[in-house]
Order: sequence, then C-alpha cells, then structure tokens
Amino acid sequence: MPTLAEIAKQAGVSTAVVSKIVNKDKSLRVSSETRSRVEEVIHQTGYTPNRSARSLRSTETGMFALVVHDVTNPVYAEITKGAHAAATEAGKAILLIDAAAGDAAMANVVDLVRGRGVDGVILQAAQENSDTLITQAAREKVPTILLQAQIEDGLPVVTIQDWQAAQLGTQHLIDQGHRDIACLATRAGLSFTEARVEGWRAAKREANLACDGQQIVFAEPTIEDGALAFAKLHGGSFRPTAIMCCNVLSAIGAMNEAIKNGLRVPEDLAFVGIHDVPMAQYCCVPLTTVWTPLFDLGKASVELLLKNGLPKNQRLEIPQVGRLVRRRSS
Amino acid sequence: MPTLAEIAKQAGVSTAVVSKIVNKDKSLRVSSETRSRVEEVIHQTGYTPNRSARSLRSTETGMFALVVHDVTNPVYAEITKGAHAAATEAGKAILLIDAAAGDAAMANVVDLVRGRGVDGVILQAAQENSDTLITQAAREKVPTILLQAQIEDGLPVVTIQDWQAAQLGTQHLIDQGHRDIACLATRAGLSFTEARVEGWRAAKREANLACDGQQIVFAEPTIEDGALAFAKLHGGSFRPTAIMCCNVLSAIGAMNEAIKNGLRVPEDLAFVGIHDVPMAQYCCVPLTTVWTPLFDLGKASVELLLKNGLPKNQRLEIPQVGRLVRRRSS
DNA sequence: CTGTTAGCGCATTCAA
DNA sequence: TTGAATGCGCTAACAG
Repeated sequence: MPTLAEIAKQAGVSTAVVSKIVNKDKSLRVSSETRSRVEEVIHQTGYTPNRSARSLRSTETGMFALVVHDVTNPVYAEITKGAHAAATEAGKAILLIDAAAGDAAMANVVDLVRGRGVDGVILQAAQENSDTLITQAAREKVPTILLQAQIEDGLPVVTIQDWQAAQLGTQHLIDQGHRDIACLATRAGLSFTEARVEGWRAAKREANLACDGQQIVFAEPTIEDGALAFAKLHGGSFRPTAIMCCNVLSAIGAMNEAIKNGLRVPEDLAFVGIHDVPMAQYCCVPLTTVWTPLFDLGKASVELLLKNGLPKNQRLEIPQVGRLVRRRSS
Repeated sequence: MPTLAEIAKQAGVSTAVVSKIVNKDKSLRVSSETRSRVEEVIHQTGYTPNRSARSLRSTETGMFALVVHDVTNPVYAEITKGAHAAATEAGKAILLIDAAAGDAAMANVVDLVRGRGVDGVILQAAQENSDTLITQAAREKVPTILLQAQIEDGLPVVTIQDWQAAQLGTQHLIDQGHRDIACLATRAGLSFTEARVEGWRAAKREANLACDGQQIVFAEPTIEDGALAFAKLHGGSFRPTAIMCCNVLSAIGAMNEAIKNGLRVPEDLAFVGIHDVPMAQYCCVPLTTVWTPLFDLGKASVELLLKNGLPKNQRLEIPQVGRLVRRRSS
C-alpha cells in the first residue's frame, strides 16, 4: 500500500501535486505530461488514499450511522435499503446499528459520534432511553436526523404521510361498507402514531361514524404484539367488523390470531395494514396494505445529511403518497 | 471536543500519561493521585479519543464490512443481526453493504478496503463478478471471510451444516410416507447448494429411493424464483408428492404457486424449507422448515475476524445442528 | 516512573 | 507552475 509520498517520489513531483490530482482539484495547473505521468504511477501502483489519514485531516469520515430497532424487521430493512442506496451513490457508507442489541450498541454509537467516527446519525426513534442518549450526544457533535417520530424538539425529522396513509386505508374499509372499524395503533405518544390515529379518525368522522377510545388499541409494531392486541379488541364490548392496523406486522399478528379464533377474514373481520412488505402478500390471507415510501424515507434521510440541509426543528415529509394495495383481507 | 494534549495540559501531565490512562495501559505506574486527577479532567471535559487519529496511528478502524446480497432478505437479516451482536460486544462496528445496489456499492467496498477503511470483510458470496472484485481486493489487503459459499480458494469460509439440514428435512418427508420427493435447490455450482443437494440425495438413497436430475430444479433463493421453479417441477414427467426446498424463500414462492394451481398443501404436495424465518410461520400454509443457526453464522464470522484466527483456506462449520420445525406444510 | 518526541498519511498554506 | 513545510490527534519508542 503505497503512500502519497511514495507516489510523488516515483513520479518525481511533490506530494501536493499528487494530492491535487487524486482529488481532482481544478485549481491545479500542471503540464499534461506530468499529470499523465503521475496518473500512470497511481494506476500502476494501485494507490488508494488512506481513509484514516484523510479523515484526520478533513474531519470527515464518509460514514453515517443508521440506528434501527431491529435489523430483522422488514419495514426497517426497506428504509435501510433506501439509506444505503443514497449513501452508495454519494460514495458514502452506512454503519448499521441494531438498537435491539441493547445498551452496548448504544454506547458504541455514542462513542462513534463523540470520537467523530461518523459524519452523521440517522435514528429510527422510539422514545426510549437509548434515544435520548444518542440524540444528546449527537446533537452536540454531529448532524442527526430522526426517522418518522419527532421524539425530540430541535432535531430534524423525516416522515412519510402518516395521516394520509391511515385515512386512505380506513376510507377503503368504509367503502367496503364497514362501519365498526377499530384502530390497531402503534406505540402511544409517538408523533406518527398520533398522525395515523388522526387519519383513521378523520375518515370515520367524514363518514359520520363514531370514534371513541375503546376502539383503539396500542401495540408495538411486531407480529407478537399484534396478536396480543387482537385479544383486547376482540374481547371488549366494541365488536369491530374491520381493523385499521397502523403497522403491517401488527396487522399480520392480529389477523393470524383472528383466524386462530375461528374468524373468517375478511367476511367476519377485515384487515388493512400500513406499509407494504413482501410478507403481506404471502401471509395466511394476503393482507391489504397501504404502500408507503419507506425506501424513499431512508434515501431522503441520508440525502439530507449529505446536503447538510434542513435547519433544526424542521420536518420533511416525503412527497410520495401512499397507495392502497388491495388483497384478500379486505 | 478536547484533544489529548488539552487534557494533558489541564491535568498538568504529559500526553503519554493521558493516553495510557485512556487505553487502560497496565504498564503505567502513576500515583493514584495524578491518575484520579487525570480521570477527573477526562470526565469533566467529556473527552473521547478521535477515531481517525487513532486509526491512523494504529492502522485499525474498528469496523468490519458486511456485504450481503439484499438487505431485505430475512435470511441475511438474521445473519446481519448475529454479526452485529458480535461486533457490538467487542466494541466494533458493522458497515453494511447491499450488493443489490450494484457496481457502485462494490466500488465503494473496494475503496474502503484498499484505503484501510475497514479491518475486515465478511462476504455473503454468490459467484458473481462483484464477488471476485471484492475477494481480490480484500485478499491482498484485509482479512476476508466468506459466508456459506466457498467461492474462492484461499479464503476462509464459515458455513452451517448444509448437508445435515437437507438430510433432516428430506428424512422428515420420507417419514411422512413420501417417496417422490423433489429438490428445489439454490444456485447451481455453489458449495452449499451442492452440500444440500447431497443431503437430500443421501436421505433418499438411504431409503432406497431413486434420485435423478429431473427431480432437481435450481433457483435463486427468492420468492419469485421459487414460484417460477414450481412450474418446472410441476410441468415435468416427474410428479413429486413433496418438495425439499433448499431455501425458505423459494419454498414460500413454490408453495404459494402450488396453491394457486389448485393443489392442496400438504395433501397433494408437501413442502419443507431450509432456514427458519418469521415469515415461514405466517405464510399461506405455515411452512415446515429446518431451523439453522443463521445468527451464529453471522456471529462466528466476526468473531473469526476479531481473533484473526482461521488460517487461509480453512473452513468453519457452525456446530449448532439444524432442527426440524414442523408446521402445516408437511 | 514520567515526559519528550517522532511520525502515521494526508491536505494545504506559503514560498519559490 | 511546483515544492517544502506544517499539523490534524494520537501512540509508542526512547530519554531522562
């Protein structure tokens, strides 16, 4: 692994010249002869600049940390894919952190951030201790972007059109003739949960359908918790004929549980989920979903970091609009 | 962001002392008084060593690149999770690269490797151009580990017990009374494909069942290609009553296609897949799978990198044995 | 036992 | 138009 200096010596020029050539510095005026000689040596030796040295000089690492809650969650996978795509295009790299790995993982991120190991942080947030830890560390040091949930004032957030997604799904159920439509929401208190619940509420109100608290159940966006949530919805006095699920995984969990309980889907109970992942079309009863621009969400978050845009406290909503993907569950 | 030198000055000691304290260098003998004074300053200022500087000095970055073919593939997600867990435990970080993002992504990896931006590479390999690119770059520079497939001599590989997994699944089908058991294999030519096909073959031979070429179809490990593969298996002269699928996704795709074609699962056609992912238990007909230690596979790969073990050309097979998870499809 | 110092490889100012 | 010199922040060899 040759160094700049070695290239310079071999080409009979100074390191400055080589450096500028490597970095395509327009201000460099050299005879095309020396230039090609240097380029030749670079090519021959296969010289590649040392990252650490460069980072030390420039205080930029070309890496962004992406913190998600669970690497195996297909929704996050789609976001990750988008983030990776944007990073790749810009020649940057994505450091993946699985918050599910616990405090040690968080400690690592903080370390990374404080030690200037990353140029930015993208945080799939969820109002947990770990979040505050990160946002605090990050805020003082490194550009940080929140995904989906505004868990902390003063940090930029990028979201999808949550309200619309829920509204769209609910409207579809109403169009199918449903009147008793429950809402299986995501974690209470999160901004996107509120937006989605509002979307559900708006659609129902629009159709003069009553909404009250017992029609809503909050659950983590996992299959397991979706299944648990079904019991609450099914056991109560309010017997829905359809459930608007604010997450595709909880939808699958709930639907599965319904079927286990002998209900027919969609005849006895219809389901719509938010986010379209492959799993939705292959599950017990193919699930109607509202497709959302998850890929673009991830993509936009790193693009934001790249252009250093978005003043604090601002919010970017991905313009792509949700789309109903109708399948058998509704 | 204070520097070592600043800490040293504030504490009235030299940088060497601070450095050794930060790095918990046992060889350092200082009065507990100065030590605590230094620690106090470190704590007060919230000093964290600069990563780039450290890397430049030590030629270690604390980062490993993990190259997978598709971030949204749940099988890889599980592997990623394992790799991340092991990395976290060791205070290292995982750089995720999605080979599906194309040549640009590969170019980035090569750059990273050659520029010493990572301490090692873990490559979910698949005999593609991109692979050679990486392995070549990596081999001359940075420790590289292959996942699952021995695509290049001279590089260490870590695998699961492929033969046993296929054998186990096939044996289960035989135990259910099946005799005409086809094999939906993964990509032809890959070492793990061969091992799995061998496992299938062995189980059949053991039961005195004939195996021939037309009982095998090769397909990429995706739902889509699994569906396509079904047509080939179903259209031929050999009409299986069961299919041993060497991958869970292709199993789901094939099974789904079978159902679409009016077959009853498992009555008309039974399915077993290799790898157990959440999707398997929620699909149209819950899929019987052979659980495999994917998490440990990922984990082991970074552990190997960490201890710099495994001489070239060696192979590590994860000791965890596969386990049949019986569901409705068989 | 502790402090001084010389680079690691690069980018960049300032001279020439 | 090109080159020499400096320092980014850290570690480790060497002095004292």
